[in-house]
Amino acid sequence: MLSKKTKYGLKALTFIARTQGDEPVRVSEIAKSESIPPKFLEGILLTLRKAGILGSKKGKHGGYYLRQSPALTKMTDVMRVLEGPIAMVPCVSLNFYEKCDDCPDEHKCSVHKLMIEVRDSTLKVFRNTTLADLSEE
Amino acid sequence: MLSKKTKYGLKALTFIARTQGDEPVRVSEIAKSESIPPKFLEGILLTLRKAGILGSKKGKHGGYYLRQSPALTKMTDVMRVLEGPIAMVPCVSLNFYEKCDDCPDEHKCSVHKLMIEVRDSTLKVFRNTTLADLSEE
DNA sequence: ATTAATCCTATCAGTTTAGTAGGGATTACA
DNA sequence: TGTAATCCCTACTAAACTGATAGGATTAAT
Repeated sequence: MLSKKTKYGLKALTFIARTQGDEPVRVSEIAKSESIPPKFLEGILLTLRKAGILGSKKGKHGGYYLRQSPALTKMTDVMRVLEGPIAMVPCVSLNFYEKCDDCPDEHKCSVHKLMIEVRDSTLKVFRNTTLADLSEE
Repeated sequence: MLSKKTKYGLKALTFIARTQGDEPVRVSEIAKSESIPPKFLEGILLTLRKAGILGSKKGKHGGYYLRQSPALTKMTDVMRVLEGPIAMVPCVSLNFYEKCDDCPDEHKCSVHKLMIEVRDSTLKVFRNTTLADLSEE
């Protein structure tokens, strides 16, 4: 299941991409328009900023803005920040690899084989999708 | 993340497919060979039996066996029983559809569009994979 | 100064997950 | 007919995760 965090994060990014002008976009504005609990959203945008996907401006007239153009913001990056590993098991994760403790030999594991295929097919989607694609109306 | 339940379930099915002979396979045998907590596994095999994927024989010399040949046991079925919906959000689920409460119009939702693609690509993998594929050594 | 915004930490209730416990029912076989 | 082996079923629990809230610190424009 996709977490609310990720769902809200994607919606927020889409909103920012769509309404982006000279001024940064306020959390409260996004929250209201997308029906997201404001304080929860605050934390999500913070993570996106720390990950370098969003930039922010503090104080009055502050808010969030994209660091790169939507066409350059890949879903692989966004998803890894919000949802964590793309792979369904750590032993097939490219960026978060971990050995299973219950598997003597990874390459003989039936689950491993299947999950590599799932990972690759999901990865293909995320690699070929950018925030610009999401933001088309 | 793939749950332990699903992981153990897939391993158990693979084991049964590989060692299948005249006699049904005992839970304890699978548990030992695959390093799965026996009592936990018991429950998993029970769900697989209730879903019609496994059959069982009680009492001495009892155990579990496949209801269909491994080549006919599709991953779509197994995954839906063990892990639940294949889609990452209920609003794109084929078998477990549910409307989002925060989405006025599904077809304008950026997350929806992306998740349909992910669902389709994952589904393609699961539809093209059977237990026979997992069981090849 | 005042106001409006992000930033940061802590907290919390509810749910899910992984696993355990204990016995009931059924069957093979001596 | 008794006993051991096996599946069947329900209930329980600890730990982790999720979604969300609270409260204030910091920063910047006017």
